[in-house]
Amino acid sequence: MKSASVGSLSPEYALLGLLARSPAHGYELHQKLSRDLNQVWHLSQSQIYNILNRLESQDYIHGSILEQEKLPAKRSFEITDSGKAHFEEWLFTPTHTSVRAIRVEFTTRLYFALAVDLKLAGEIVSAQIAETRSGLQKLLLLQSTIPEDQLFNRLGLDLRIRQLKSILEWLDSCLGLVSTAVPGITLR
Amino acid sequence: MKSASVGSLSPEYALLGLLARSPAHGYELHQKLSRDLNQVWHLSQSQIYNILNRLESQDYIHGSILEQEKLPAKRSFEITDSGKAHFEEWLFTPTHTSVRAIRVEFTTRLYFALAVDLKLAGEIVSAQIAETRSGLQKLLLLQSTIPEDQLFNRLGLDLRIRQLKSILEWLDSCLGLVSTAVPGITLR
DNA sequence: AGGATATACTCACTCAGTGAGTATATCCTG
DNA sequence: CAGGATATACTCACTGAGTGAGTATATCCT
Repeated sequence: MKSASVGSLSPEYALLGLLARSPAHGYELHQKLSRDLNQVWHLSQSQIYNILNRLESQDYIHGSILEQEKLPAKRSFEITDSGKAHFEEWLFTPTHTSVRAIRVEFTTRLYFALAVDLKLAGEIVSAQIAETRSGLQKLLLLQSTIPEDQLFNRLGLDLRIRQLKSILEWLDSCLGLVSTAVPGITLR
Repeated sequence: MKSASVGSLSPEYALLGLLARSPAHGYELHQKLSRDLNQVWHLSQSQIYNILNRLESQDYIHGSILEQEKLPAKRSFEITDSGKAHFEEWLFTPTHTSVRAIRVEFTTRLYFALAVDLKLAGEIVSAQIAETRSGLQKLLLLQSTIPEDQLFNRLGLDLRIRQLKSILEWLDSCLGLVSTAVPGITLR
C-alpha cells in the first residue's frame, strides 16, 4: 500500500501499459506515444528514458541490451510481474477528480482498457462517471461554504465546477462511443 | 527576452505580486495565499521558501533579516525594480491557452489587476477572451485534420475543446462581474 | 559530395511539490 | 501550574516533471 501517492498523474503508466503489450525500447515507445496519444501526452525523448530508468530501478520493467550490426545498440525493456500488477492496479482505480488528471490519466486508462475489451472499457467509463459526479457534489457543497466576499476563491471554484460538468458530458459521449463501437474497432 | 519560457505556469508571480503590494516574509505570504487564493493555488510552506530563494537569486526580490525579541527572526522580502518590471510584463501578457494555465494563471492575473483598478481588470479579461477564442479556433482546425481512426487523439482533443468552450463561458461571466462590480469592491 | 533525416540514447539541468523536522512562545484546559 | 495544542518562522533533503543540447552512425536524396 505504501502511500496513496496523491499526486500521481505520472506518465509512467502509459509506458508501463505499452510494455505490457510487448517489449520495446525507448525510441520505439517515443514514436508510439507521439503517434497514438500526442493529444494526450507530450513526452520528450529524454523524459521517456528518465522514466524507463526509474521503472527499471523499481523492478517494474527489465531491460536488456541488444547489439545491432549497423545501428546503435538498443535496450529492450520487458515488463515484470510486479510491473504488470502495478499497472493493473492503476488501470482499475478511478482517476481522482482533478481536471487535468482526468484528461490525461483517464484517457490513457481508456486507451488500454479498450485494447483489452469493450466491456472493460465500459466499466471504466462508468466508474469514472460515478467518481466525477461525487467529486462534483463535493465542489458544489464546498461552494456553498465559501463566504460571499472571497471573490477569487469563488471564481476559481466556479471554473472548476464548470470544467467538471463539461467533463461529465464528455464522459457520457465516451460511454456512447464504447457501447456502440463495432467489435472490430481499430486501436490506432 | 531570453526565452519565451513555454512552460511558465509557475507560482512565482503570485508571490511577486503580493510583494509588489508590500514587503512580507515567507510565513505571511503562505497565510495570505491560503486565505485569499486557496482554490487557485496550493503552495506548501517549503515551496514558498524555495521560490523566494530563487527569486532572490534572480534579483527580483531582496530579503533582509529582522531579529525579534521573542519570536524567531524573520526574513522580510521587498520587490526590486527589476522584479516589478518582471511582474508587470507577466500581468499584461495573456495566458497561453492551456486549461490548467488559464485556471491558475489567469485567475491570479485577474486578482492582481482588480487590486489596481476595474478598468485594467476588464482589459485583461477581454484580452484573455480573445486569446482563448483564437486558441479554440486552432483546436477546431486541428480537429478536422486528425484522421478518423485516431480515436484517442480525437477524444483527447474533443475534451480540450469542450473545456475551452466552458472556459469561454466562465470568462464571459468574469467580464460581467468586473463591469458591474461596485467600485468599492473588497479584495479579500 | 553534401545535407537532411532516421535510429538510438546520454547528460546535465531547472522547476514543481512534499514531508518531516527544528525551535520558541503563547494560550487553553483540567 | 503542568502539559499539550497551536501559532510563529524557517530549513533540509528528497522525488518527479520536463527540457535542451549533444553524440554517434547509417541511409536516403539531390
